[in-house]
Amino acid sequence: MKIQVAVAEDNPNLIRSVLEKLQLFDQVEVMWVANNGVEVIQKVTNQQPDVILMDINMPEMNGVEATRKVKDQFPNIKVIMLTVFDETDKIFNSILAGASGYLLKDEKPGKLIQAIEEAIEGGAPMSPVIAAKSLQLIRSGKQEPIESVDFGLTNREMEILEEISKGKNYQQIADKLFISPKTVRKHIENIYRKLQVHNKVEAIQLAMKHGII
Amino acid sequence: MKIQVAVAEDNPNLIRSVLEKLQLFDQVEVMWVANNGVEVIQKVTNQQPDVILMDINMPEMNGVEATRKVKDQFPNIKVIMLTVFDETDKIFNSILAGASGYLLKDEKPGKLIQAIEEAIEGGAPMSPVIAAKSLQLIRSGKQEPIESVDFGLTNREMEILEEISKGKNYQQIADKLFISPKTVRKHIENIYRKLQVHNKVEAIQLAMKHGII
DNA sequence: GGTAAAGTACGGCAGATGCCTTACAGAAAA
DNA sequence: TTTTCTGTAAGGCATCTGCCGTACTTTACC
Repeated sequence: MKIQVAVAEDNPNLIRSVLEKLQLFDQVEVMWVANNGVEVIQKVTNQQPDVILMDINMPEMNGVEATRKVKDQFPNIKVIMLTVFDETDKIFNSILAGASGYLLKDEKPGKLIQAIEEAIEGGAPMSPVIAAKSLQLIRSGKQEPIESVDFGLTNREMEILEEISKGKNYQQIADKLFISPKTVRKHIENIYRKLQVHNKVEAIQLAMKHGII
Repeated sequence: MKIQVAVAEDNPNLIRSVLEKLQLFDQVEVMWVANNGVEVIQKVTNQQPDVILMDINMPEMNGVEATRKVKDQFPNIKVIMLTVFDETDKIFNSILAGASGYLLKDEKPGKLIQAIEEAIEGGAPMSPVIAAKSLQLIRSGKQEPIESVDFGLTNREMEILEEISKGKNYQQIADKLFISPKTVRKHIENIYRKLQVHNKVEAIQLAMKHGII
């Protein structure tokens, strides 16, 4: 059984170029070709390919929107975005829309086939340039400006700060660490002094702000 | 000028395997080999390679920590993580640490060299399986799956919860809201009952977990 | 061998906190 | 109209907390 591929692209020359690349390999078969996003939705309703090679920029409905609608109706269809540009926001939107991969249009025929196969196997084929940008997205979107300040807390103090953040009282922390509650209090006194705070809530808020806990 | 590569890996067999793969190509040269993260830091201080192939799991200091320290001192050095596993959290931490790529250890020699070259060109070579996981990270990170639970807190109670989270005591909250500290205490009692907690720290931890504050 | 840091532990005290009860006014709902 | 909810306020009490001492042991570093 050949892999069923669909192509969505408005530029006739690029369609021809893609089709030529695909024809070099007999493990894939082109099911249909669409010239814009609206056409994609129409055709995919009748015939579901395994993979859609989707141009980002198309008239009527762009590739990102089309991807969203396709993945919404047929989550199993893999969508690989094709583009000449590597704009960060389009990459980001494509990923959110559910695209499985993202390739630049000048990939060699072998790469293209390889990407199609990887996508079917659950991988996410990406041109390295695109991959680099998606890593940037992760870095920027997640952990941003946490300013790690060293308050000079000892290991034991860190341990106790952890327990404080769980809402435990002196006695419970003492039981957990097999020490006297008096000792716990002394440690906490030292923590407060080092962090320059005066109660548990302030301590954990400051600790979280600086990523200590 | 050959590409200078360093290898960080604790398993002698895998070191040999990597070195053999690299020797098949004459555009790269192995500058040094380290057996753990601490050794990496020592050697990189004296000699800076273009690329480090870094094992995730190493004794003394793991690959993620080592990557963080290397990128901190020498941002231009590209780090490609090598691992047999594809654990999501390690991938995530590696990305945050500044890794440029992430490959599975069983990559073919050609792939390895290709990855090194792509990393130097600013790309982010990733095995498709890894790439798929990083896409998931982007998707999951952007729209937070915080489970909003309605605890039935009144407006006044919410207001007071906010103040609690700033580390204020009863008197300070009372002053801020122009009410008696006795009233504040009563509100807080009600908050505790609704949230089923028994102190300030537990209250704000639960509130933050559910995105109330 | 002295010093410093870290971890342990105790005592005291004033004030804060958690939890109980009662009470009343205004608003909203039944 | 009566009931319920919300917000306000107060008294009492056992416990917890924050802050001030002091003191011993171990480990690490000059």
